[in-house]
Amino acid sequence: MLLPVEQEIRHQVADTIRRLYPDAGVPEFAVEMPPNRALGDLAVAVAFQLARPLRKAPRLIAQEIAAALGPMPGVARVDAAPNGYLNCFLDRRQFLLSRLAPAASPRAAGVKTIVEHTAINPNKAAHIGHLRNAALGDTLVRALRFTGTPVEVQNYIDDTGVQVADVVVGFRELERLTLAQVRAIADRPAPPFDYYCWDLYARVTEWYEEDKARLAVRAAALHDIEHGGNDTAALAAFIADRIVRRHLQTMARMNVDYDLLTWESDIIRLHFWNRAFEILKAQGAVFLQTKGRLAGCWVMRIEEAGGAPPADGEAGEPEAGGGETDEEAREKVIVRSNGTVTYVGKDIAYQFWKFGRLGVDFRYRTFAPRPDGRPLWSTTSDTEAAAPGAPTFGRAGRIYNVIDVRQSYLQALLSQALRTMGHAEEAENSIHFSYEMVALSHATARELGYAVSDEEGRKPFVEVSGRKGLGVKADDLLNTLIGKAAEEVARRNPDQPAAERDRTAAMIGVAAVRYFMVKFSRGKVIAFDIDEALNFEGESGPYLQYAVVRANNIFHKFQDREGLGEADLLAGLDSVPAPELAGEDGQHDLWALVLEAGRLDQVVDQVIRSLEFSVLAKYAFGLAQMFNAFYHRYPVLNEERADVRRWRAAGVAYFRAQLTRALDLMGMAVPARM
RNA sequence: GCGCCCGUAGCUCAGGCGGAUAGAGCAUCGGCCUUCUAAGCCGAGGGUCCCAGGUUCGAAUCCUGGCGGGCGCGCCA
Repeated sequence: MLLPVEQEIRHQVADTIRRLYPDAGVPEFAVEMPPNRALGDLAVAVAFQLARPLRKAPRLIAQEIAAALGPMPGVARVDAAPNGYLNCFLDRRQFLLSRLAPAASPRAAGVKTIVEHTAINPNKAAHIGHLRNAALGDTLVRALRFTGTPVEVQNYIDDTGVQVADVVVGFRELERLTLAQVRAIADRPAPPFDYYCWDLYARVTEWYEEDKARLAVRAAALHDIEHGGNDTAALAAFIADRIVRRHLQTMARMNVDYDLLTWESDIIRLHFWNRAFEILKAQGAVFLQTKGRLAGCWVMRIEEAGGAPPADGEAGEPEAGGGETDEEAREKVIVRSNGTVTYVGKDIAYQFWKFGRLGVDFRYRTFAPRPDGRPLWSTTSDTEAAAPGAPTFGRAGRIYNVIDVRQSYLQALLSQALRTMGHAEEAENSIHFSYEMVALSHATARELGYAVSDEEGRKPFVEVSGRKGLGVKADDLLNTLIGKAAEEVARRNPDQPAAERDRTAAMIGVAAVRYFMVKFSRGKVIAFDIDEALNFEGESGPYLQYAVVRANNIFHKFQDREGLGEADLLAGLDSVPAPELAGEDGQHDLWALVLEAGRLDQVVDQVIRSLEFSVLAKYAFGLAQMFNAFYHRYPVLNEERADVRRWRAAGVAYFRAQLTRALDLMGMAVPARM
């Protein structure tokens, strides 16, 4: 772990500057890593910043600080480099030995944190866009837990929206099926129900396009679903339940899991909105507009610039009688003139609940067993269905909503509502974790048989559309990758039993997807290309797994050939000389590997601060690369010098533990063989 | 129109809270499997870091203004 020693250096250097140059003041300075280990392990460039106020050469300042610095625990020495850097060299033996000791205490717990992610409309199969959401969300959860933060993972289910209504319409109007008949379809093993609905949903979209008057059917269905207690609502509830179960299966394959499902229908039936509405009115956050275009609506003023929509279409004359005014343009409708609440309103109520600021709560039932055997809880509005023993949900101090960038405007409104209510702190801790969408590369769209229009052809990628049925289903992608992995495993390990081969292939396929989804910065559109995703060489999930498998193998062979366990190899190391680790031969490769492995906690901190998981992905990849190079160059098992051999084993043991942790943070498991 | 994001090697992308020779993967070319798994390693070629100003001892990184691309801005969700 680098963080403690980094802090130490920062403080000591600052103190020294204060002592040596009391009038200069201590500038903000960074503790960075020199480009290679021969130069040092941590570096401070503060001498450059002090050069001007002190009217002295950076080199001289660095020398003075280096000379005046007292001893620091964990730091062997500090050099002043000719160019003015202060280069710190760590105590290598102590560093590795202390890292190899079993980890003591997890770091201090932070505030309770809710992460909401996935939130797929429960009307069709999950696609690659949803995989990006889940992979990012789940990695955030794992990273937060790594730092000791208590996290509650929620998956929001919009079971009363138009998308579910559309599939209901499809079953009733296009297929003329009853609930019992739909149930029979859902019970059939193939095609999976979510696949069936995927196609049906696309057909319904076409059906509307043939005759726009048919949209009235959807409106009626939506109305029935929202009110409940009728056949339409029963069918919708059935569809949503079964599709959610399919989504959970898909996500379980991806090593993604949840603590709580929150259903929009429960928010409605428990009248969360009424409560939120009272609060908003009491605080004056919303008001009834009495004139103009929005007369009869309850609206919220929009603070930030940029929310204002353009004057509508052909209405070119801004000040024309009774037309749009700037004032109206900065109002967001929360309750429509017909008295129904908008999506934003429902979301505000939900967000209030997450912070424990609503004053009402859900009831809870168990939904399904989780992969680890504990129950997955679900909200319910049904007193009968409520189960005893539910943990406390909600009441968080910080909330991450993992939703793509297209939701930025609405997410900003949520924060604003909280701020208007006087909950500045909650607004601050209401974090929209936004990321760009996943589209398809032109090549992949073509491969999937989609005719790309001229207009789309000019764009750099092809947008996924559930409505048109255009996209790559998550399970299809997983199946393809796992199938390819199985072929590779079979070729490399022909003697492996089929069951083991398939388990291994599943781990590899999943790692390939998860790494792929996390390796890009979140602000970048992923133009998904199937050939690129199928490449297991180079910067890929399987490459990372392979590095750990090789490291593991060294220890398996130590055990097989010499009966030495890892503990035997590491015992009593403190009395073994370590010339190689010390770099006495001028090589620093073993130490470089150990130090890089030690950066994981620093990387996780940075990842949480920036919500940039590509940093974790690239770190893990770089660490694996470093190990692979080391592996080729330095034998461990076959090293003849006993002391050198043991320290190499120690370094590899530490590397393996750290990379395994890094992979776990990204939801990637490591197979025994591959 | 306004707001946010993106622009780095042929392609896909890191680096972006300023700092040591601008990196990786893919692709191309050339090496390495009687020694811990070749899903690997080593090497070569390949760059006006979109453009122009500015701040700074120092700019791919920060600021301003352009250019190009994406997304958002509804009594949809």
